[in-house]
Amino acid sequence: MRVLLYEDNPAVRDGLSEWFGSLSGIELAGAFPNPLHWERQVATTRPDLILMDIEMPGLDGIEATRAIHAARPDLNIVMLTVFDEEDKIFRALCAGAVGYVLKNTPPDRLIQAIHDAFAGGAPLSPSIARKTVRLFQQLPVPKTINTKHSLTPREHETLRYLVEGLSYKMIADRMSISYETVRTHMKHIYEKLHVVSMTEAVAKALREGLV
Amino acid sequence: MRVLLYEDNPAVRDGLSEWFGSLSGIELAGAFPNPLHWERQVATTRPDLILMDIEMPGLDGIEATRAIHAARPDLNIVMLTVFDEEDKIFRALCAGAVGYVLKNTPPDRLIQAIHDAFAGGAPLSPSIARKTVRLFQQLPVPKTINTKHSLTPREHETLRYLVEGLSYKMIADRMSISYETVRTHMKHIYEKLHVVSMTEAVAKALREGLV
DNA sequence: GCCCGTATCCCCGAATTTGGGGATTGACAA
DNA sequence: TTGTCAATCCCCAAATTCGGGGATACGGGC
Repeated sequence: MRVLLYEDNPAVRDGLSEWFGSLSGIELAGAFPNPLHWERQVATTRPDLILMDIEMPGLDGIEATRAIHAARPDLNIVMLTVFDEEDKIFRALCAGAVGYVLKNTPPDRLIQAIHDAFAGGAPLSPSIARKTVRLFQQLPVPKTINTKHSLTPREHETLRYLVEGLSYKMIADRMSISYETVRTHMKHIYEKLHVVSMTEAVAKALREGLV
Repeated sequence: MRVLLYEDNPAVRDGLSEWFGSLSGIELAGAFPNPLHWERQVATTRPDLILMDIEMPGLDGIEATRAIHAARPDLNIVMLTVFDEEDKIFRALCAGAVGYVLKNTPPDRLIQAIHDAFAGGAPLSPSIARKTVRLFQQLPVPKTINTKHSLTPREHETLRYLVEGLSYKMIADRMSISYETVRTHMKHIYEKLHVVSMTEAVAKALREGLV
């Protein structure tokens, strides 16, 4: 398995390089201080997996991850960093990283993480995993049953079109019903959602995952 | 460490019960076919951790998790199930589960998972972990900088109030400017966001994390 | 049989939004 | 100094939304 390493600290980079050299099964395909020229470097080193630091001079590891993931979604990217902050974790995973490992991870765990990532897992340091899960709990809650508001199928459909930005008239067209019926549905939606305007309805729908 | 088990299949329940009995460090505090009376059961068994099946007659494991987590946020709940579906994973984690382990997990891994959960980690089976990370990538992308649309501070403020469901007039009040100025801001917002109605603007703002 | 919920349609009048103009001020940069 | 840009305000006319009525039809449940 070929690993490409981006890490600005020469000491860390050399340490990991040397250490990978002594391993069987993992081959260091390349090591660079920043991912500015990732395009060429990925092409020439042909890695199976990328270990990416976050703070590097030149190009931010998260932005680089976003770019690389967009171009090569098959490539596994694992963040290797000292930052244990929700914000960075969140952005890194959104950007396309499949794993997030802290630099204080013991060597054997790091190897495990690399193998995990390659095998289709998602290596996360324990504290990262817990924070990741916590993030979910803060998200707009997609309730199992939204019987709280219990929109009827047609009302639900109306709301979906509303969120798309359609006007009553356009929704009527799309649903092949009259403008007045759309109005009726909307009135009921407003009652059930406890809102009084389209904007409130859209905001509530999106935030509570009603659509 | 005291573990409370909810599992409707008697064979699985008995198997796990027996197996836990032979372990040191983990004590089975109780095992029930469904969490209908979780309140009393939690009070009497005083568990440190709950293993929760998903599909049980009587009360859905995810809904039970939501209720228990709301009442006892300190209690670690780990889903133990056969379902490897994004939808269930997502809902379970949002409901407050700290871990999600598949039933085909080897025994030693399951013990590891229980210890992980207790130690503040988040035990996720590899395929679950990957799906969890994937879920992030589908989320509304909180871009580092949203200079793409480059709303001015006042425009941005206007948009925030709009998302709150306020009308032009109310926004004018809130911002201590005239109705006409709100209109001007809105016109600019519409141009920059390429939308033509309040609903579209709200949807775009929420989905792209502009607010 | 009667009631209730869902879905469909209608009217009026008032409030709100939208598109298209134009104008002034102050700040900041070329 | 000139020009651009953000921020403020104004008018008109058309389109759209909203509140509060009312109406018919169909199906299921008690």
